[in-house]
Amino acid sequence: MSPRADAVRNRARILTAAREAFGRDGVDVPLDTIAERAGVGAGTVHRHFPTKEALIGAVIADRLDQLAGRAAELGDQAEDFFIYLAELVDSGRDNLVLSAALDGTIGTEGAASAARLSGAFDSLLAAAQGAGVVRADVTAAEVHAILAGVLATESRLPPERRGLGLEVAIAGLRASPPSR
Amino acid sequence: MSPRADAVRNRARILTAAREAFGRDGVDVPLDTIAERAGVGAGTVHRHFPTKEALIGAVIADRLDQLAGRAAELGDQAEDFFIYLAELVDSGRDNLVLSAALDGTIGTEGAASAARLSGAFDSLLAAAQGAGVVRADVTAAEVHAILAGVLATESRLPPERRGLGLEVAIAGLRASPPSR
Amino acid sequence: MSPRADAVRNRARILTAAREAFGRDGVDVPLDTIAERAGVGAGTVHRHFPTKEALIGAVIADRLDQLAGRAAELGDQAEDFFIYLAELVDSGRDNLVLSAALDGTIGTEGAASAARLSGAFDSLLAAAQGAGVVRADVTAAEVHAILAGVLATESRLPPERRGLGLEVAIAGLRASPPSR
Amino acid sequence: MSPRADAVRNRARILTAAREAFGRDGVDVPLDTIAERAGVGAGTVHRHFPTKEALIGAVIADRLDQLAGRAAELGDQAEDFFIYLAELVDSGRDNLVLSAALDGTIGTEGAASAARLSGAFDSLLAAAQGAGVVRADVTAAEVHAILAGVLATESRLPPERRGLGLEVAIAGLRASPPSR
DNA sequence: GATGAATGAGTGTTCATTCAT
DNA sequence: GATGAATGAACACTCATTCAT
Repeated sequence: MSPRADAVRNRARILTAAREAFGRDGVDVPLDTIAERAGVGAGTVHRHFPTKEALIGAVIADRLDQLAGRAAELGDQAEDFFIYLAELVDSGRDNLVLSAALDGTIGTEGAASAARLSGAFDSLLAAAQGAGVVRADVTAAEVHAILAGVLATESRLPPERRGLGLEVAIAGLRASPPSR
Repeated sequence: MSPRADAVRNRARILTAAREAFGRDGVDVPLDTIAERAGVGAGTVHRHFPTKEALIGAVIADRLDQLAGRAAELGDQAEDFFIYLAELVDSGRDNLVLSAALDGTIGTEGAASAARLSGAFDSLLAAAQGAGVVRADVTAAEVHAILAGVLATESRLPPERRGLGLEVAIAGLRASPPSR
Repeated sequence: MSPRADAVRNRARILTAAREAFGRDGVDVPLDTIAERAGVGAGTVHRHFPTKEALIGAVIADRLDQLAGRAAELGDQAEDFFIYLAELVDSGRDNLVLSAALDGTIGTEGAASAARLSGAFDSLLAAAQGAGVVRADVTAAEVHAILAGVLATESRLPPERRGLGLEVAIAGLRASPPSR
Repeated sequence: MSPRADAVRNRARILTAAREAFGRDGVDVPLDTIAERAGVGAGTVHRHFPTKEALIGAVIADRLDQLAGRAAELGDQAEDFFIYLAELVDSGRDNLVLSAALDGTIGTEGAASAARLSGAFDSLLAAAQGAGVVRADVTAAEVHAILAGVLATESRLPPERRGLGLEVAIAGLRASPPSR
């Protein structure tokens, strides 16, 4: 029981190092690099995450949980959906992994987290659609796909234009006015 | 002059194989796989493209040229811009490379092609903005970024929803009506 | 601290295998061959010596250190210089690397060892020249070059004539008698 | 019969290019480089010299023939032997191949040339030994080995000290004066 | 005969994973 | 549990040699 403290700590350090490394350089960074940055041996990484894919999945799951938590905090006001999108994109600086999280590229480990996020997200979307501010014909999965695209766009914009991708997507998602 | 026939044929076969392989599985596919699919030896790939990067660049340049050619065929009607976007996205099935083409990740070999595309694209965008159908504040480079995002979105949509990403982007890019 | 045992052992085994292989067949032997002869995997060789050049450098440095050590043991008698030359040539059985060591073809790893040898060698030469038994106009660097030549000669002599090259060189290096 | 002119010319061009390339950079230069410098295709090189080893052998044989010719021109004066050694070393600028020529590393193609050189060389040496200016106990083969060493030495000396290796070797080869 | 494209085995090096300590 | 050395299958790339034209 006592030596567990180190293990927990190491797991967290590895996750942090992995989040940074994957975010900055993509998933092709060697595990050795992550191990080094986490201050642990290469074997320790594998004890916690038997496979590289498992580590990637864990990083994603971790992030999804955060996002799900944030979604739950938001109310059900019509505009909350857009606020959430903004936060999601904002937090998506390390989009290389997060965008992967938003399609099916999630290891088994992340299944639960994905489901959690899904539930929270569904509510926000439903509220916005109910209020008539978002196109009624898009599903949560489709918004995910659009979000992945927004992240890709944002990563290609110069810093001073950050937000343009989201802006366009939001404008495109808003329900058309009755006259059309 | 005559033995060139084989060389030309092989070059084309390699490019085709590379386009497919890169498109399907990303640029991490081994060159050996591409060589095999093209029905040539590994060395032949290197004779035509001394570096893997060169091969990637060539695949991209090839595609950019096609797109530039198509852009030139289009007139300067206001809506032509959207038609072109649609074609671009349509042709972007192998988005993994094309999306790379739309930011700066182009080898020197592709420089000319990129310039060609740029010119054609600029004209279409200018016409559409002149006609007041596209937001006046976006530049061609920014539309490129948005396009990359659309491709990312499209690749994550189920077949029956193909086009939704583009639809949203176009809606978002249209100039807001005066009353707003 | 404890697992180092294997590492130390492997490093030594690799160095030994490399010394033999390089000595016998020149530096063009594949690293795989060396790995195999050392009884280790290919990756292990690279862990200890990140580059082939580094391995070559280490083999050379190793040998230079031995030689420098031996030089230090010798006194400053006039004839000690010749004794040392003899030992050097004797130990130069694997001349392919040692001869490379005697000109500038040494990686950075060997710099310290080369300096060590140089110092020891300079002393011996100076003593011999001071005693008037060696031509006063040759520098240590030049003797190195001559030595490289002797090694080349020796490697081409049949076993029963071993030593002839050194003999000729020593005779040629001796200070001419006053009457001439 | 008429197209033979090109063939002869190509053979010569290849030999020249090979001599230069091997001399400058050692025998590891790619054949393609030699073909290019000779202004011929890679296949042409192989038509004339079925194997890389054959080309190396031919370059050596070529040089040996020159040397044999020069030896024949010299008379049988006692000092002619030393003059010849000097010329040999002088012409040995591209010592990388020539030194290989002086031991057994000669392909079958060079056998005849080696024999030719041997005869000429034997005479010069015999004359010098007969006149008592060269140690009587060294054979022609041994002088060859010594010569290889001298070439190795010379290649390691700075330009302004060129000749020192030969000087030392000659001094070492001279018959000791009776009193000793 | 000449050309130069094609071949394919081989090289140095990287890296996820395993395992002795 | 942690460590980091060992493993070995890949990979991109080179080059002597073959062969269609």
